Amino acid sequence: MTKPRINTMEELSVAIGVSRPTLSRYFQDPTRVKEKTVKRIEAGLAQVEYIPNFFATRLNRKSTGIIGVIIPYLNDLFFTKLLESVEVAAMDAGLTVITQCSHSDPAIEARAAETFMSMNVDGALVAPLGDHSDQAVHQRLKSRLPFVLMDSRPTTMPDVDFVGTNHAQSTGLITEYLCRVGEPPAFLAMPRVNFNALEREAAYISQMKMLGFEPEVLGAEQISEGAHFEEHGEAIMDTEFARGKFTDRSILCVNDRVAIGAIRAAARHGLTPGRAAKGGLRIAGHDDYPLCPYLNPSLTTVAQNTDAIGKKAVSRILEIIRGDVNEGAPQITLFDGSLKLRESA
Amino acid sequence: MTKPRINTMEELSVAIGVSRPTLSRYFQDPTRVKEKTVKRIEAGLAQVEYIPNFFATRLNRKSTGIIGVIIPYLNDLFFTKLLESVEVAAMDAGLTVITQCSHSDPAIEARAAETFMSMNVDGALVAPLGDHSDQAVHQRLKSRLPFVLMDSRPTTMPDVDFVGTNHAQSTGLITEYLCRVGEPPAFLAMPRVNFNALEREAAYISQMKMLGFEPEVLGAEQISEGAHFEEHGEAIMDTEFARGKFTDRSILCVNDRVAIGAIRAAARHGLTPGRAAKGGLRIAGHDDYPLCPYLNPSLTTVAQNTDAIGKKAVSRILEIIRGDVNEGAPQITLFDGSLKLRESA
DNA sequence: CTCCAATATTTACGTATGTAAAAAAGGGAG
DNA sequence: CTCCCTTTTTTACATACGTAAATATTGGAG
Repeated sequence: MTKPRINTMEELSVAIGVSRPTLSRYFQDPTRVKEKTVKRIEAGLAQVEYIPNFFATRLNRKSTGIIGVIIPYLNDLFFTKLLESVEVAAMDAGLTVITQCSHSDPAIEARAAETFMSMNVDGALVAPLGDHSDQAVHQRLKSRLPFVLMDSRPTTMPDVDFVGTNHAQSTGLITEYLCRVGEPPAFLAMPRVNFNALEREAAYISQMKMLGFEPEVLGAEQISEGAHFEEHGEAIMDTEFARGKFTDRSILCVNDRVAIGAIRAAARHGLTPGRAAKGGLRIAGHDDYPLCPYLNPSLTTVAQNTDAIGKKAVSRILEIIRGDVNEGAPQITLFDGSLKLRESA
Repeated sequence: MTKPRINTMEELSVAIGVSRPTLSRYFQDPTRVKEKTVKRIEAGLAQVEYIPNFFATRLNRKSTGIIGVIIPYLNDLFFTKLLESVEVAAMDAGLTVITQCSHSDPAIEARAAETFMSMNVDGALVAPLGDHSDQAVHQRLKSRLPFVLMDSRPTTMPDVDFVGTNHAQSTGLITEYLCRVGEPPAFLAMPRVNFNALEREAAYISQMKMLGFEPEVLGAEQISEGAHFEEHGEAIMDTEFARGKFTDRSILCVNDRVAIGAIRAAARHGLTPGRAAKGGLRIAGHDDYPLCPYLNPSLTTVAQNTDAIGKKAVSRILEIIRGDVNEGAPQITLFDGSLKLRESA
C-alpha cells in the first residue's frame, strides 16, 4: 500500500534508471524530454513517493514562478473576492501564489514585503493599508521587483502601476442617480482616512456641485476608536436619527459595510429606507458587497468590478515580468462601477 | 539615499568584516553572538541593503519554521475569522504562515498539500472541504508531518488530531432554547453534505426527541445546482412561504448564511421573524457570522469560538512538532458554542 | 552497414545558506 | 605575564536541485 519514499532527485535517478539532469528537465517541462523517456519516468514515479523540494528548485532558477499578494484585512468580503480573482488568474497563468495579510498593521505589511523580496518573487501585488502603509517599503518593492498596486492608490506612490476602480465615475454615477430620483444625498464618511474614501467623498462633492446641489458630509468625526465599518455607520446614524435628523433624507455611504450599519440604525428607529418606501429615507452604498441582495431592505449600491481588477493586476504583472514595460509613466487602469438598483434607494 | 545592495551573506561578511558563519548565527538568533559583535553587525547592516534568501535559509535547516494552512473558501467570513486567529497565534509563536485556499476544489486542495510537503513545512493545519476532500492526500500529509484538522472532521480521518466545535452541544443548546421559548423548530438543512452540517442535523434530531418533539428537516433537496448558502436558504423558504407554510413556525438554520437567506425570504413575504414579533415566525442560525448583529432583524444564533479553535490548533501543532505526542489516540478538542440572543428568535 | 540527427548521460560547477570541527583570537583571573 | 575559558574565524562539507558543455547512446534514413 504505502510506497517507498524517495527524498532526492539523485535517489530517484538511480531508482528508475534515468539521469538526474533528465529528471530535472522532466519536472520543469515534460515536453523537453522524449516521449518514451517520459513514459519510463512516469511509470517509475507511480511506484514511489517523491516530491521535488520547493526550496531547492527555486534557489537556482532565473524565475521562481511565484507571485506575492498582500491584502490589508481578511474580515472583509470585498478583499476576499478580489483575492479570489487574483488567485484564479495567477493559477491559470501557472504561477504559485503566496498570500500574506497585513492585519491592518504596517509592520506586518512590511514584513510580508521583506518575505517576498527574500523569496525572489517574480512580482508583488499589493492592496495597501490606505493611509498608513510604510512608503519606504513600497519603494523598495518597486525598486526590486515587478510591483502593482491594487484597490487603493496612495498619493505617495504616483509612479507605481495601479489597478482599481474609477471612483469619480462610480460615485458620480450613484450620486447622479440619487439626485435624479429623489432628494440630493448626504455623504456618510469614515474618519480614518483611506484614499478610496477620500476619492469617493471628493467625487460626491464635485458631482453634487455640478448638479447644483449643496454637498453635506457626515460621520467624519470618530465616535468610538477602532470601530469597524458597520459599527461606525450604525453609531453615526443612530445619533442623527435620535435627534430626528436625516429621517427623510438620502444617504450615500462611503461603502456597503457602513451602509449596513446605517440600515441597521434605521431599523432600530422604525425606519425603512427605500425608493418605494414612505418617509423619504433612502440609503445607498458602494462596492456591491456580496450580501447586499440579502439585506432588508436589499442595498442599492455601485458594484466594483473586482474580477476585472484581479485579472488585470495579474496580467499587468505578467507584462512587466516579460519586460513589456513603458519606462516612464506608470500604467493606471481604472474600471468603471455599475449601478445595482435594489430596494434601499 | 539608496543604500548599496548586497546579495549574499558572503559579500556581507567581507563588507562588515565578520565571518559568514557568525552572520549565519546572528540571523538565526542574535543572542548566540556576543553583544559587541551584534552591535558591529547591526551598524554594518544599517549601511547596506541585504535580505537573507528565504529558500537558502530553509533548504538546510532541520526546521523550516513554516506552517501551512488550508481553508476551503475565501468568500466566507467564518473561515477568514478562523484564519485570522490562526495567523495571529502562529505569528506570536514565531512561525511563518503560508496559507492556501482550496477554492472548493479537491484538486487544488491536493496541490496545496503537495506544496506544503515539498516545503518541508513544520506542520499543516487544514480546514477540509467537508465531503469531498481527497482522503489519500490527507493520509499522506499525516504520514509525513504534524497535521491537525480544523472545523470539519471527515469520518474517513478518525485518527487525526482535530479542533472544532461541539455541535451536539451547540446545536442542542439553541434547539433547547427555541423549544423552551416557543414552538419547537424545524431544521433548514443544506443538501451538499458537509460533516458539520450532518452533525448539526443529528444533534437537532436527537435534542428534539429528547424533549419529546417530532423533528422536521427541510431544504435537503437541491433547488439550484451550486447555489450559495444564502441563495439556498432564500429559495427554500420562499417556496414554503409561498405555499403558506412555516409562516408561524420556528426555523433553525444549519448556519447563519442560510439563515440570512431565510430572513430575506421572510421579508419578501412581509414576515418579520422575532421572539417579540407577531405571527410566531422565528429564525435562528449557527456560527455567529460577523454580520449577525447588523441584520434586520438581528440574528439569534450560536457562536462558534473561532478564536479558541485557531489558538488551540496552533498550540497543538506546536506540541506535535516538539514531540509531545500520545501515539495512539488522536487528540480531539471540541469547544462549546454560546448562545447569542438577538431579535430574530 | 554506416552516417546523421535527436536525445540522453556524464561531468562539473553554481545557487545561498546551514552546520560542524578545528584553529585562532580575545578577555579576565590569578 | 600566563593560563583558561569564551567567542570568533577558518575550513570543509552538506542541502537539493538548476544548468551548461562535452560525450555517449539511440533510432532511423540512406
